[in-house]
Amino acid sequence: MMKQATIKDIAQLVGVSASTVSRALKGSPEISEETIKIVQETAKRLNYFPNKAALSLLHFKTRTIGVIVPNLGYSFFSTALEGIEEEASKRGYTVIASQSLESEEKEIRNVIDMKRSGVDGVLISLAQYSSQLNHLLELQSQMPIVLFDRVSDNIHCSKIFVNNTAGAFSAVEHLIKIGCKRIAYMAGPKNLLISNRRKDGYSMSLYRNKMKVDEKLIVHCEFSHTSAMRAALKLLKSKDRPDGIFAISDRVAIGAMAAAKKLNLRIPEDVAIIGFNDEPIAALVSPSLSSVRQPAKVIGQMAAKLLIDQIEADKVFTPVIKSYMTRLSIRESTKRK
Amino acid sequence: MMKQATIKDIAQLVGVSASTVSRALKGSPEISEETIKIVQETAKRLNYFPNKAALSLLHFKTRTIGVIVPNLGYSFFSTALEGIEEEASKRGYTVIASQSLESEEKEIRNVIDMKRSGVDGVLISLAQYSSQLNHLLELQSQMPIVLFDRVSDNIHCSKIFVNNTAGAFSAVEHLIKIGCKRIAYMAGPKNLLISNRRKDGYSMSLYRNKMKVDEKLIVHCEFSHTSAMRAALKLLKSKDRPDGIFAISDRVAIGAMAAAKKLNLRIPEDVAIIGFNDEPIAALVSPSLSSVRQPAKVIGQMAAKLLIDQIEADKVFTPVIKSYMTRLSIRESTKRK
DNA sequence: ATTATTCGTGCAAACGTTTGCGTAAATTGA
DNA sequence: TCAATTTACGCAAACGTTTGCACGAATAAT
Repeated sequence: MMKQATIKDIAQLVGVSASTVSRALKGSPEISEETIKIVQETAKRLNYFPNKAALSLLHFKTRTIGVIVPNLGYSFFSTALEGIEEEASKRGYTVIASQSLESEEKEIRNVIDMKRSGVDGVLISLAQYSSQLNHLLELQSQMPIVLFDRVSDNIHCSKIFVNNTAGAFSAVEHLIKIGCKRIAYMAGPKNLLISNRRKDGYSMSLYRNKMKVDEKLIVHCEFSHTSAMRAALKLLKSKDRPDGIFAISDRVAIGAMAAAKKLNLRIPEDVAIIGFNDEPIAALVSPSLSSVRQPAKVIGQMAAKLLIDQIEADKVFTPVIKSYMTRLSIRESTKRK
Repeated sequence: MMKQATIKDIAQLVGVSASTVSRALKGSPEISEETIKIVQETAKRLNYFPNKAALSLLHFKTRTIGVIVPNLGYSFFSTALEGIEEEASKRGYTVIASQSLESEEKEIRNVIDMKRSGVDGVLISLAQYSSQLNHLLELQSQMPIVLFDRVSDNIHCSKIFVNNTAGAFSAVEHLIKIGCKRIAYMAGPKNLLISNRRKDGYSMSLYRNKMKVDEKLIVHCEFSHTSAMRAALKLLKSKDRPDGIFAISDRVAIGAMAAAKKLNLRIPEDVAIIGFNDEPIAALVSPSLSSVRQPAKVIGQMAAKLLIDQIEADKVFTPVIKSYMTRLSIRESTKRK
């Protein structure tokens, strides 16, 4: 188990002091060309790189950021994490990621762990029922935070997400265009912001097409297959059943597909279905699922960029709200002849 | 932005020296009961916890472990990560995770990042084509590493995985039991150990049932939908097409399902299909996919445990190889009347 | 009353790095 | 030749924590 080389090792080898090595490594002008050359060569030979802990101690910064997401198994989040890591790495930051598994309790524990790890800031996408946001407000009093995707209006900070309203609008417009007359919205938890934004887009589209919003066609469920399927079954069994469903996520949409099949309804002829996120799974189910695509990686990159900008800003930082456009991925589940 | 309280702050408030505070916080017997009490109260009041960087500097340990997996979007890996984080957190360790995205080049960069972050050890599951393992051997000369799931015979370290041979064996036995006469194996890259172990199980089952192994029925593909579908199409178009397919992963199995549908073959009547990993997606596709289930979370926990044990061992640590049993999840894709 | 023991606490060094300041030697200018 | 300047480097402190050692005071033993 080889010990890492330190500045002192180089100093001893070259025969100068540690401070000279430190300066030479950054090519300081007050060090002679010759010394710089030999120090840098020795450093490379010893495979030297600075000890993170020592730097942290000196600068009160760890150059580490935390990420808390509901579940990395959702490809939206693992792809966003990819973007986050890319941006962080580019700027010399390390990322520590953790999953709340949609539990607020676990999210709180994650926040505590992040504090103890001494991160410089945290990127968060909220768990589905996170409503008591005290843990985040408290965290925010100690370090910058940035919310992405699953954000909240009750926290004043930078936020990155897609234009959920517009995304939902385009999905519902698409359903109407292929001939749907009664369109349902399978929403998420009632207090979840993205769920309500998408509901706005849903309503706007109906309104624009002079269709009225029927509250019975708006059902709430959790982000799980069984919860979605149960809700969809109830919806599709009602006498005035919908002939189109816009679901808050692909997994919920797939729950709806399962319900439709159970009731022997044809997709998309009897009921067309469209989801949100455009996860790989959407292309793999049968019939393949239309969906609203989010630029997950870009969202991750931008979220990380804003967080790091804020960490490195010396003056007061004004929160930035940034939203991206979505794109429809049309597949079999909404392809009518 | 509140600064974190330090031992010095407590010392000043209580009116003792920093060393006394340090000892009092751990309830050292050489400090008076009274001092201990007031110090601990003050610490709690100030929300004190020790500065990680300072401890790292002192002990040459960061209490951080790294994790490198092919893709966190595979639920096997995100679930394993869950287990890893649980065990790490229990033992006071922080986890930094990164994805190789199945690219050896990225895996190498990840390894370098890990070294720079100063982790105490690394957990790795290999990218699909990782063959040049120099980066791992070099890493191993500096810190303990543990491989899990996608392991290699060419590295001498602790390894955790499922009994791939037995898992494959049971899957093929199942196919035979439901009446399959010609069973294909859709394998992964040729040098991937888990792929070959599963091939062993496949062959063993055929042998036990007095069926001969036909090399034409063993095809190699990548872990992507298109690669799998292409391979399956070729397989299913051949005149002697198989009536059963055992695939190295669920995604590959789903590629095979797509190919079968394209050729208007019924699943499971014309061709029965079984995958590996039992990802959530297996239950969601239609027909639902039978699969070999791995205890992902337990594997993650055990891998983390072994790594941390090794990090904390003062003497030479003998590598531990541990394998877990799999369980069949039987679904529609192998349910014949 | 004197010495030995125990108890409670503080001092200082160490970990690796940076940086303001000081200083010897080399160079310049007259 | 001597003063003024420049060049090239070293010293020491600081960041937060732990820990071996020392030390004063109180207590116990003689």
